[in-house]
Amino acid sequence: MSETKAPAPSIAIVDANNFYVSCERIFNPKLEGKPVVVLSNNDGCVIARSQEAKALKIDMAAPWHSISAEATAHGVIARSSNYELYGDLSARTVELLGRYTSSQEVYSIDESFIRLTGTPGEVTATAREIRTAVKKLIGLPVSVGIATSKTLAKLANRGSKTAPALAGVCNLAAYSPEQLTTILTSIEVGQVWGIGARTAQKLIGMGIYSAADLRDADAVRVRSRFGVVQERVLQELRGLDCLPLEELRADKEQIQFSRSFSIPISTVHELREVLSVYTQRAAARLREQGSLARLMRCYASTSPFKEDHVTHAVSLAFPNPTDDPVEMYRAAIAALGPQLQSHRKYVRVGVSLHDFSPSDSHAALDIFDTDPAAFKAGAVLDAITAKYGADTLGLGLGGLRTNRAWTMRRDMVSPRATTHWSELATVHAR
DNA sequence: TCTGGGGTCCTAGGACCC
DNA sequence: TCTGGGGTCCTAGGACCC
Repeated sequence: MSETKAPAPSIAIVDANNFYVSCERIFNPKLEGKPVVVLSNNDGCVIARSQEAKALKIDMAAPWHSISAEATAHGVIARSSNYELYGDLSARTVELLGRYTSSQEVYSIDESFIRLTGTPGEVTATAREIRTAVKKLIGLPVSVGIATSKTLAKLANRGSKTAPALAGVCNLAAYSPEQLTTILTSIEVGQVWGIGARTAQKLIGMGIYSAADLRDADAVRVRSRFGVVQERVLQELRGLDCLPLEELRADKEQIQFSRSFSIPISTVHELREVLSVYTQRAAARLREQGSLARLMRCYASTSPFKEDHVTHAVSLAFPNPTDDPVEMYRAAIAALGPQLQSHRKYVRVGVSLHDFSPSDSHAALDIFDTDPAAFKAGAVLDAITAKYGADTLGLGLGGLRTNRAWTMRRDMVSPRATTHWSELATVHAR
């Protein structure tokens, strides 16, 4: 038996500061130092804010239509969301982080968990190196939180942003148990990763106010009241690593396509158009990952901000797992169409696919196809759109027409500077 | 008057996250 | 006038089986 104790491996979370805003700033330096917000689809509400915008007390998810006048008066600059740009910069960052670790979980578009080994000092030094490299090679500012569990790493990450002295890297291993307790006492329980507003209220009712209170609470009691998820949060706050890194979450287990409309719809004809487009988009994603779906859910809802809010939802199973957009569309309109009430204004429709199996495992079942003459519409669509672009071909009502009343509004969208030759940034010499 | 019990599968919905 | 979108995990409860 060796007497030397290997240092416990550290879990680091690397996340980009104000990610969408930072992406916008890379190709538009005039946004630097100014209050900037990025808006959701339809330019509906605020989904990212620069530090300057946060300082102006602009809330997350604030509806843009109700704050735009005052915000612009304060010099706030709004951008429509440009997911193609963000996705590309995210992929580059993921690749770069991968060079520093053997174990990486891509948690969201702007966050990765990575495992780092070494003494606390070495790990902190690596984190600083990462921070410099991402800024220099990609242009994004990132912060790093380090601890022995994901939940504590997330808290450290918050700290790395709020304490300027830390310069973007916070390693909880640098603190004594007493200091750690002081830190956790200063964090409201609702700020802990995995504790949402509902649970936070109930915990407060039990006298658990801070992250430290939750850490020191009775685990059995927490589990019986809230379930296994919250008990794991508690154990993670004690430093126990209960949530392993998921390096390859290979395929989605659910694919959904849903949008809100800038102008509501009321007729079955309009619903046909929407479902035609949505089923084609959802089916394309399904084929992209090589899956077949056995279950589909569809819904149409009126505005949740109005009286008489209703949602019509249907759930349907396919006789054989499928990736065929035609079959999906027919099933969707047959089930959802009759639910529609002509006096209502529907502002949102969604299609989701579930219960997947690999598409190659069903080849032998082709003899059960109800229509032996059916051609593979999905595969043909994929081939053509891959070659000529997504807007070149569509089926039926989801075809080439543009300017539908319900298409998305994106009035302030930036160029797709890293993925389209025609939208490259121009550098002016002077 | 009294009307089993345990297991599995499935789905809807809650809660949470970014 | 105008309030996002895409996920995951867990649990309760119904259907069904023996």
